Amino acid sequence: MAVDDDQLDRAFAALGDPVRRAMIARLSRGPATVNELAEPFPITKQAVSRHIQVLEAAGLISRTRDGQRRPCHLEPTVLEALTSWIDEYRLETERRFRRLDAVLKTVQEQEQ
Amino acid sequence: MAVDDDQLDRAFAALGDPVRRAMIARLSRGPATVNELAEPFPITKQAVSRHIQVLEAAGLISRTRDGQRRPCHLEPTVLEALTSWIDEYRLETERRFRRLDAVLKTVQEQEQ
DNA sequence: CGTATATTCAACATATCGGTTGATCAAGGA
DNA sequence: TCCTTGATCAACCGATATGTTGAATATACG
Repeated sequence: MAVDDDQLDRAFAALGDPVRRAMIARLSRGPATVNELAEPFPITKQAVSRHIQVLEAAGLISRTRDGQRRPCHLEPTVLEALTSWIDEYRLETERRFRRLDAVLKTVQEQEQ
Repeated sequence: MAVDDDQLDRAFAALGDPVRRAMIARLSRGPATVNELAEPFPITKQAVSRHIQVLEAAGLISRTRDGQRRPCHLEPTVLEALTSWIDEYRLETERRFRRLDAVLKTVQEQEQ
């Protein structure tokens, strides 16, 4: 809870990049370090490090310390806020469609 | 269905802008024209027109023709694909947390 | 201590984004 | 036909995003 508009901005924008979405997918199976997250991608570790900073600023992940490593952990709270935001408007739209269908059906019946 | 990776890119990125999210919120209550969508914002119609093009390219809205107007309609399909994507990883993470909690609980009990 | 490893910082190039203004196109109405 | 309205196109600008390379920092280990 307590996810403000700026955080929604950052979180949605963060997920609008395939590299970062792949990182989220990886982290859903457990924590991983920068090196581990970098492995599948043909980009430098520095670039991966910055992707991680973007995810962290968005509140999508958190980081701990383990010696010289800085493992990343996925934080489901903001993800939940995103689905809540989306569903609010998606469900309202679907309700509106159903009402419209009902109206059309009534009109058709009256025409017969 | 049939929402590919590029479309996820475009859809998430499209929602990473407060103006476009406000437009989605507005359209969940019914169709609206460019002028109607522009009304709440202190930006030019041209800028609004381009926001709409971004939403349309993302598959989040569609457009019809009504004389000289081009009303926008919210398309819930891609929104649903976004929540599906998010929930896949969010729920897996939450399951993992619950498993971890269970393990910790067992360890604590054994220590007593 | 000295070196290797994990990560980050800084500076830079390039591309995209979000806004502007001005011109253009398309449809309606006097 | 002429004028208005709704919307878009094109060119431009400043800010931000994403990548690079090279240097710096911090921890681990022999």
